[in-house]
Amino acid sequence: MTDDVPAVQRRASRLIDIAEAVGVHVSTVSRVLNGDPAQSIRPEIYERILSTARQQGYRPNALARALKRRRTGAVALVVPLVRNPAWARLQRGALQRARERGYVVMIMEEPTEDPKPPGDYRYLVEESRADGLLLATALRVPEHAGGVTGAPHVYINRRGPDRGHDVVMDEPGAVRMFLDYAAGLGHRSFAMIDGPAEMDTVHRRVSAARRACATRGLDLTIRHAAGTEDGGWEAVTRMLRRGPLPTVCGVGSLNQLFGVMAALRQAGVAVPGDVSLVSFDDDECLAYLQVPVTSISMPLPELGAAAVDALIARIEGGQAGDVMVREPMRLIPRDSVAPPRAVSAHPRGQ
Amino acid sequence: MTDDVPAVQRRASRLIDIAEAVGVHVSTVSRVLNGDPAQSIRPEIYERILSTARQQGYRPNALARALKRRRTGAVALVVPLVRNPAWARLQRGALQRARERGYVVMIMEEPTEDPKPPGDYRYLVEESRADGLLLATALRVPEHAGGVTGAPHVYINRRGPDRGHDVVMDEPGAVRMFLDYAAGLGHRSFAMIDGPAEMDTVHRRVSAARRACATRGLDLTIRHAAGTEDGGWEAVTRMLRRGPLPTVCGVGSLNQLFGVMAALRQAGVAVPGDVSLVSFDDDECLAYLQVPVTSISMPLPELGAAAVDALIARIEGGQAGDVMVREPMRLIPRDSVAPPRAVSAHPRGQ
DNA sequence: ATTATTTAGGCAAAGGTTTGTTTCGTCTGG
DNA sequence: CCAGACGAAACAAACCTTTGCCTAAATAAT
Repeated sequence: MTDDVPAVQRRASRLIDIAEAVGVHVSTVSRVLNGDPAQSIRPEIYERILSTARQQGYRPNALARALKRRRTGAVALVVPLVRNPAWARLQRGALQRARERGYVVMIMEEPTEDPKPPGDYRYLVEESRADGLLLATALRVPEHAGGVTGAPHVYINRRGPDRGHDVVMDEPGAVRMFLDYAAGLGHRSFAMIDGPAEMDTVHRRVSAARRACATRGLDLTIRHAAGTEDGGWEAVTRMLRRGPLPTVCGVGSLNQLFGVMAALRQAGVAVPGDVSLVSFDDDECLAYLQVPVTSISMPLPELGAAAVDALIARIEGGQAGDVMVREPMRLIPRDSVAPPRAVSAHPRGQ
Repeated sequence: MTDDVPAVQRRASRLIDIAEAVGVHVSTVSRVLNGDPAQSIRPEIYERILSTARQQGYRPNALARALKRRRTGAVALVVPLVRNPAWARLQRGALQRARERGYVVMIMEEPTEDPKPPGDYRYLVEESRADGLLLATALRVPEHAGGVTGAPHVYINRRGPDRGHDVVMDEPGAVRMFLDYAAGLGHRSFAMIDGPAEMDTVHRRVSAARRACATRGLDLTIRHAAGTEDGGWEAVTRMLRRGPLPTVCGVGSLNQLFGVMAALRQAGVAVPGDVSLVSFDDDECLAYLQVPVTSISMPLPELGAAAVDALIARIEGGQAGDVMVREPMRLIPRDSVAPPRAVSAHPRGQ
């Protein structure tokens, strides 16, 4: 019909431009464009407004709208500085859900050195840049830190200092899945190599492992180390010095896993012959390693999406509570787990 | 002195609240708080304004300010949906520089299926959500697509359809670095395994390789494949079917590298004995693989930072042009490269 | 003493929307 | 013929800052 885009657009089209072109008041245009159901309007005017808006390439000014509505339609995602591909999956889930729900997201990386208390990011809300905070920070010693006050927020897979703001995955369940799987193959002596104890995810996994091993009467060694290749390397080096290795080892992150495998290889420890390995991060590359590594795949995109939903619930309704992502996690068997050497495992199909 | 934060803050403090408390006009408060040099003011009032602002916990409303100033102080970063850790480094550089320059960044993931033309993201600018666009999209067939019109933007490590908007790294230089290194060891027959030809980065690497090999009289085989583990696997599988392998192979991404190594391993091809390998992505994990992989480390954080600088230059000054990041790249020798079998290489220290 | 200049700050418009309230006709029922 | 109801749209305030211009008093220059 008419040209979609004016050849040279001097200036962005505003409501008032449409109003003048059609000959109605600006408020009428606003209501029509927003589909205000309380407004009744002559079909002819209605059409003219719509078509004029289209023709002028009208875009609502998000600033003005946000100013008036007291809602920006943006949330801020605060992430630690990591290169773990798992984060990409979480981020993806969050971004996609945010888009579905009509929010844009602002990203903020927390400096590794001198991590800020999560409350320091609420300036984004205070300055009206965002309606709420998605906190996926590394978050040490949260207990005494005090929560984020005055800004809607949720913690992602971390228990924050204030209850009712957490969106978590079932890490204990993942640990039990690992334990049950290996125990079913005959393992009795376990290790967990994981990140620093101050990280909440780590803490949850480790204490779940302790509890579960105690219940089942299994041996458990825990090693905390930096969440890097080097950390993994160092953790097994320390274990080797302390005596015989457990027969199966869970590793907290992909980065650590590389270090763990390298250290075992160098020490001449066979995987899975001498020790079986399970990674708590899943990644496609695991299937392509020299010995493909069994892993537990967690519902990370769903975690991101759930966090966004929870935050929006807080922003819009104010209601909320802790939520645990219920999407199933899966243990993906590859080649890094075998029955322990000394024991002939229960025969098993497959 | 006075309490930093009022016990219960009914409502965010505004300029007018400060003005009333001090007994001056709101415009005066604005000028003082913004340090307007044209404003002269009694020291006493000046102090009272500052201290009242602090006491009320005043935060400027970014929306109102942006509306008036016609500048949001935000930029949008559009990234493809990838899990390559290299992206994290780029993103980090960009976010950090943006923060230094007083901008916040909005993140947007481009759907993998049905990638949008980059122009489709300019709504962010049109709606005044951002001042400009950092385009790191996958960007296929850019030539005829037409540029982003009407919104300040730069392409990150991609040549966009409109000239003068590109911030790139020296991929050809990286390729030559690889070629020179291997040729220096006596290699004459090269392969490049890289992503889809429609990706601009890939295109630049591949054509640089072609040119350089032609000049130096070296053999070159090129294999395009998906930028995934599976793609890498498939690429070497295809090469194996076609006859004898080149003696050295450059691999475009970390993900592909895993597939490449797995396929070689399965085929019984020794690395670096039968074929040497160089990765164009550097990552810490490479040092921990069974045979640590030589890589070329690119200045990714600097790329991100440069892109932000270039975009801000456009936003603020309007001036700009293509920029190539000049920070040095480094070849990091590990164990995956050796002289070709048939040739006794020039003896070399280390 | 008068004019010019500076100092210290007020006034008001503008930026683009949203939304509660009004207004002005016209139609319906009585 | 009139009260009330409804349809269609206008009015205007509010959201919070910024900034060009103006004023009034005080000081300086003549």
